[in-house]
Amino acid sequence: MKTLKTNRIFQGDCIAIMESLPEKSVDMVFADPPYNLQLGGDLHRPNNTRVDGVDDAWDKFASFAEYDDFTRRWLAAARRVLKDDGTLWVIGSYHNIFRVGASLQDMGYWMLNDVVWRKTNPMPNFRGRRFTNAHETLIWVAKSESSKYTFNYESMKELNEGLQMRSDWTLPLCTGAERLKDAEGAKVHPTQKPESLLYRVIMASTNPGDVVLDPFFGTGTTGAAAKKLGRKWIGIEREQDYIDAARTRINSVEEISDTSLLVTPSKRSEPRVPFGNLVERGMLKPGDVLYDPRGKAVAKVKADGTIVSAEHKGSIHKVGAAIQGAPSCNGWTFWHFKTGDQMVAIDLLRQKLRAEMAGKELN
Amino acid sequence: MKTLKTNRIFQGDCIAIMESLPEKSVDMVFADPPYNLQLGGDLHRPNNTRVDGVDDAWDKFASFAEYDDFTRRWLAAARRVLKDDGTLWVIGSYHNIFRVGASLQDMGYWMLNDVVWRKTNPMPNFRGRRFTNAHETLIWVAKSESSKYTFNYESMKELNEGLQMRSDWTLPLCTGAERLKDAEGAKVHPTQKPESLLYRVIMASTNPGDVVLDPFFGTGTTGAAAKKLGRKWIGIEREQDYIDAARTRINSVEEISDTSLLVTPSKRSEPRVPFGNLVERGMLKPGDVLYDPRGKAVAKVKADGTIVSAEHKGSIHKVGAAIQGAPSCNGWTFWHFKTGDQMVAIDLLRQKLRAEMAGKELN
DNA sequence: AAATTAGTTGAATCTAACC
DNA sequence: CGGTTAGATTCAACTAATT
Repeated sequence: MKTLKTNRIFQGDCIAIMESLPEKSVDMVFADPPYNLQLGGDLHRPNNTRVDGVDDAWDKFASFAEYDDFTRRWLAAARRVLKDDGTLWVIGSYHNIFRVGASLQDMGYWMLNDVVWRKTNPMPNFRGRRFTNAHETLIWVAKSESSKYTFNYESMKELNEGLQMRSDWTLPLCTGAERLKDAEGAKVHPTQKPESLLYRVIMASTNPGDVVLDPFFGTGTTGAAAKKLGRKWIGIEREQDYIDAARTRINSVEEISDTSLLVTPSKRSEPRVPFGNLVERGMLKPGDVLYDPRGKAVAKVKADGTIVSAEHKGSIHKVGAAIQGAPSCNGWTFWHFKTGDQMVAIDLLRQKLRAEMAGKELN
Repeated sequence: MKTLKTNRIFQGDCIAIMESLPEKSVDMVFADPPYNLQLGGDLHRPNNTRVDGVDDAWDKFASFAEYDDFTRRWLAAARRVLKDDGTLWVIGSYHNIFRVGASLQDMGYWMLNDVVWRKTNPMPNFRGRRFTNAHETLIWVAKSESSKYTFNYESMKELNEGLQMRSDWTLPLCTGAERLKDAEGAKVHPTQKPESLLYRVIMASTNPGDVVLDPFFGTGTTGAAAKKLGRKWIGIEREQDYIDAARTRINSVEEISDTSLLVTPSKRSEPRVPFGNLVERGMLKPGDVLYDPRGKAVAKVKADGTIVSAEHKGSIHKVGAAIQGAPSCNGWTFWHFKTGDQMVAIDLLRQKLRAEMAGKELN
């Protein structure tokens, strides 16, 4: 009978190494596999600086079929080491996550949630040809439909100021001091995940003393978060540079007992409401007429949330300022609409919309 | 040669009906297919019949295969009616979206974005055994990697108050007056989508006059939003009750008469002005000196509309790029000329010329 | 010392028209 | 079809330099 050695990094291929570990010995697997990005040539920012993209060999696959084959093999190995009541998390982007999700279902894993990591500070879309890619997707599965999996509902609720934790998590990228750099100041790993993400994953789905395994360990974010939270960990990684960085990093981590310290306070400030939202939601229609407070100047609402007057066009604030010859203008209080023979400021509509959203804009 | 009849609902199976429509005739497809929900341990087929005795992996696989088969068939029919530069949207939840996404990729569709609809008011998780399911996922694809698809970047940016639209959209569920109810006050359709969601989808990826097809029309949210935004629409639906509700609903929608309120012109769509035209028209003379934004680097205008600096010669763009050592450069905003002691970008002259040209076209 | 400004950077399938 | 060229395009955080 093999015993499981924890709190260590195994170097090598994650499939072979997982196959060598005792079966049904791990409580949770967190996996951040290659995304199979398929990037083309260089990408430059509008200021002509070059984006330092992911071009590592480990992210290259010849075809979807090859990627699927790789996915199924590591998922099978993970399934073997996972306890029957254990769960597994995978993170990915639209390049790979749909394939991973379908494979998970095909292999008998039972989906519990898909969770969206909303990035507060994503990289913009520099060419203006798509929506800003501002999120990544995590899939959380149990080993089977009948698993008695761990979910720390109360902890999650506390973490979210007394409201149920939702399936969308708003967290920043890993930057600044948290981001590991080499001697030359270059990032050690191209896609280091923020520890805050792993805190939440580990706290939600494991208990203190549980074993967390990460088959794509990289620079050890999973190990660092697990140690902080009093969980045991196992990392598997091929690259020596990543392993060195992870060892140093995890050695310097101190366990914390007071997990309330991990709470990331949610923003309670009033949500910003773009004027266009009123139009989208039918509170105002394209073609509706807006009036200045005296009912003289007029402007028409456009479908995209801008407005046009006889001489100006742009946002409610811009056109309001231009009409008054003022440097700035609060369009919300300047512009009015007619309802019956009353004139009402459009700010009323904003207040209405905020009231609908009140208490519901979590995170 | 078949012609495409628009602004109507076809009753029947969406695959058969799409196969009967002319090929490459539709600009955009929006699809909200059955979700294959697995509630209470029972699996449901896309047609809502129950699958018997399913608690082993083989049966699950068989059922997923059936759902995949259905998915691939309607996606193939949609692909046929879609123009080569058209795009397709699908919305789903974790029950089905991963399978749909993988099928899309397998069939040669090219992913542009996955978009998350964050619900402001989701249904809470009553048992406290999972995260509150607070979002759904949309996938936006082009027909192929080389498609010249429509994306109204500027409109989306305006709608988001001057910032790029992100891949996460915060919108409420369809409730209140918008939610269609029958005579007894029961909801007509179990999963009626909010019009605000369709408003954004349609405005982002189509132009006024384009044809939008929805193969799972339900109560016609897609048709209502399309009509509001001056797009043509085609709905396919099997259930008579839904069709009746959709007809009444769409008939009561008013179209905008002033279609100029529907679009934000992009810079890309403005007429191209060769730099040489400025010289031809005497707005700049051969020998005139151009400066970079800091007033340091200089170049002289030649009669043929090229420029020469100390070390480079060629177009305004080429020389600007060479001087900066950059891969590219927008010469219109880079180069300036002196008027009095002011430095003005040559783009101003282009704007002047465009204004003159627009005036002439009106005559 | 504190505040302001300038520079850097992040899992990115990132152009379109013309010859 | 491929190759060439015109020319359009960025947000939030953090760090370093400057006032």
